[in-house]
This record gives sequence, structure tokens and C-alpha cells, in this order.
Amino acid sequence: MSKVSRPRTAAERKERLYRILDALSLRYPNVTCALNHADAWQLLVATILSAQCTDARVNMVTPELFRKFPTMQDLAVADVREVSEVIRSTGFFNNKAKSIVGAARTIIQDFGGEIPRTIEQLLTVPGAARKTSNVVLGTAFGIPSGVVVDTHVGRIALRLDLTKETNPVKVEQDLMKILPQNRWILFSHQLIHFGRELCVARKPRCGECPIEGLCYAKDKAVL
DNA sequence: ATCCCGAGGG
DNA sequence: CCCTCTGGAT
Repeated sequence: MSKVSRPRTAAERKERLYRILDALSLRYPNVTCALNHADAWQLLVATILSAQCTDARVNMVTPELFRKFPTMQDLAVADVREVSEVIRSTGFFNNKAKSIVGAARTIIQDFGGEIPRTIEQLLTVPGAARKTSNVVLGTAFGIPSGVVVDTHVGRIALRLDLTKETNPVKVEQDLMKILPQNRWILFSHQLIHFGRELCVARKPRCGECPIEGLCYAKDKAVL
């Protein structure tokens, strides 16, 4: 595959975007969240744990965590040091343990023990900023509150020139403008899988890429 | 802008 | 050794 002509008009950019979306859906038709969870609470906890950590590592610690602390109430009254010991291998364990215990307390005290269904409310929960909130609302409840911008989505959006921003909040704003709302949730999951197996950070496998013909990141050396 | 922080890959 | 992994709070 040789050089790729860049779209000049809005119509051409839209056409290119939809080719990208079609190719992603062809390769990842029914992808969903890779964090194991039984309900919205467990998904929130798993997502907090996933910061700067692989999903495989998170899935190794959550079974023990939810065995020792089966319910939100159990974690609300848990010893933070005890929680941090269980989740140690995920890194940032002191901050994450505080967030998890604080989240349990906040949700019980402020929301009657129910995970909030609006992003405004969810953002008041310790450890839940836009990325985590979008994961929980989108995956657990099917509510498209935004586009999940994690390390993969941010990197690939930049490589595909879907944004010029590096700030995740700004990247999300750009993606929300160009993507149809009914694709927000699926798009995020697709890019996360795509970023894990092909469009990896260090040495992307462009030779196996289904959208190589729609990408011009190679000659830009974007990270 | 800085700090938090372990584990795996290259 | 250095880089990366489904970030968030200060």
C-alpha cells in the first residue's frame, strides 16, 4: 500500500471516517469490555483499577477482591490498607484503594447505594473522571455519555488524525463531534482492541492493519 | 505540571 | 535498561 491522499473537504473527511468505522466493524463486530465484572459496581471498581495497568492484570485481582469484599457495603467499611494489599499488583495501589473505598462510601451516602446514571453525578464519585464514567455508563447501562479516551484511543485518534489534541478531554470533544452518538460506545471498545493487538504504541503492526490504506501516520512518526 | 507505582515486553 | 499498560487527584 503506497501513499494515502489526505481528505481536503468535509465530505471527504466524513467518507474516510466511515471507511474506518466500517473496517473496524468488519474486524471487531461484537467487541465489548474486556474487564470481567458481574454488575455496574464491579465494573466501576475494575475500571478504577485499570489505570496504567493491563486488563489481564485487573482480571487477576478482582476475583480475590470481590471474594474478600463481596458487596459495595463491605468495601465502604473496609480497611484501605487491606484493600491496597489485595490490589497491589495493579500499581498505584494506595490511590486506587482510597478511590474504591471512597467511591463505595459516596455512592451509599449520596446515591442510596445505586450507581448514578448521569455523568454529572458519576463524576462526583472518587476515582471516576470522564474515562471511567464513560466506561461504566456505556458498558453497564448502554448510556452514551461520551467517548472513552484511554491511552489506546488517544494514541490511535492522533495517528488517524481524528484529532490534533493530546489532552484526553479535548480528544474526547473532537471525537464526540465527528462520530455518530450511536457509535460512541462500540467505537471505544473497537479502538481498545485494535490498539492492543495491532496499532500498539511501540511498534505498530502496519503490515497486518485492516485500515493501513486509510492511515497516514507512518510518515509522521506520531506517537 | 507532578505524583502515584507494579508487572511485562523488547 | 526503557517503554507501556482501558487515569485521576492535587
